[in-house]
Amino acid sequence: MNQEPLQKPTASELEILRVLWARGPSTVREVYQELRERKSLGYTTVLKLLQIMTAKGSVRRNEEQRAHVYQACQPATETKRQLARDVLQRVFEGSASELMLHALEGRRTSQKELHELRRLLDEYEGRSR
Amino acid sequence: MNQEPLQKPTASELEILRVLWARGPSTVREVYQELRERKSLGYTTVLKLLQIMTAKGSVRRNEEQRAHVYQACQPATETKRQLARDVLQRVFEGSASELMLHALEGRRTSQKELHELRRLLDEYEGRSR
DNA sequence: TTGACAATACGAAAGTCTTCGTAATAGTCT
DNA sequence: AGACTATTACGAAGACTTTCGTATTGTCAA
Repeated sequence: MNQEPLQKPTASELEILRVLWARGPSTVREVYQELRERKSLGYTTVLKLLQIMTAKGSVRRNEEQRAHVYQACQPATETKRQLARDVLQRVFEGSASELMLHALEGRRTSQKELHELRRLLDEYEGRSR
Repeated sequence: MNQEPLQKPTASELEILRVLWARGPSTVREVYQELRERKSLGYTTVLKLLQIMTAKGSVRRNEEQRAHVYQACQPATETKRQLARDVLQRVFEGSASELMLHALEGRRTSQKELHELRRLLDEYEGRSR
């Protein structure tokens, strides 16, 4: 089964995807060890998750080796865009400034971050002319 | 039961909260009629959801009238902040510019929106000096 | 008072998510 | 070959979500 408009990953699936994005193609054990540094969970839990994700089509695996090697089907950027859009629509009715407002609210934001944000806006401003 | 650090609302709960924020205190029927304009669902479904939300503490109700009147416990702004932060952390590791980048990516953004975003940044820049 | 109607309460089914235990399998070493 | 180990496969429990049907309760009018 291979649907194009991939459904949004669950919380656990996202954690796994993040490991795969960071490490590139990885075995279950590699993902497991990475995740275990942050939270406690069993090896077979990770395995099962990866099997489910394979079935859903969010990852694919290479079975040439004894230990299968998994990788994300979508690049990080694509999935992140999807998740950002989802929140943008579901919570903020599409208003990017509302999203930004609430994301930044009551939070120290570094000069560096603010500069980067400004740079982004410049880029968009330029493009829309 | 009344926990302070309210857990994040589910998709359905958010839809109901949005109606309550927009309308102010409302009866089940009022929420039902509002929601039904966008999606098909039964009256008792909305009722049940509101009952569950009452138990969770995300809404409270006034039972003086025959038809109970529900209202959100948290103001919209608070919950929205929570959801924005959640995505910011879970998906973008806290980087606001990453969030913004993906939210805006490949999307027409009006001049008005861009101006508003810029205004927000000015405000933050001012505050952090 | 009783019938009709509107509202709430309750329970349960179906689906998804997360987690793990156990079984089966495949490779390795002696 | 046989024992040991690492890996995958499978199934299932428990929690949570969403949805709705049915029962109960309250209100009003005739």
